[in-house]
Amino acid sequence: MPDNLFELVYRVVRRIPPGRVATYGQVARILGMPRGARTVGWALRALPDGSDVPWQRVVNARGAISFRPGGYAASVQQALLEEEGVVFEAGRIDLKVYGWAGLDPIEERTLRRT
DNA sequence: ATAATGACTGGGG
DNA sequence: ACCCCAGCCATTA
Repeated sequence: MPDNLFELVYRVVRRIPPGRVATYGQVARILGMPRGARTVGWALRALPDGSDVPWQRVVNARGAISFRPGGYAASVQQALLEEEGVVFEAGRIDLKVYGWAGLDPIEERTLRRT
């Protein structure tokens, strides 16, 4: 298990497949921190440019992007997701359709190793 | 050690 | 369904 929280968050986010999205809270729960949604946000914010972590696949519980609406960052995230086939309607993603199912038990075990 | 700051959430109105 | 808000919690100042 990595010693720091950020690396743990990145490991989970790297498993979200293209074209699917997970919520901050969902990632937090997978890590055993049911109230740590905001902390997941902190970890992603700390990512350097050019990282291999698909940060764009993490959105808030309402299926919306959590950057200032209309801002540059928000438009970049939406564009990246749309390139993967994710559809936005009224500024939101239908999590029933694009939501990530999460790690299966086998993958979960792999995650905790190392 | 105290206080402020968010890429957040769930529930009440 | 939408808006508001108290609670949350690692990191910073």
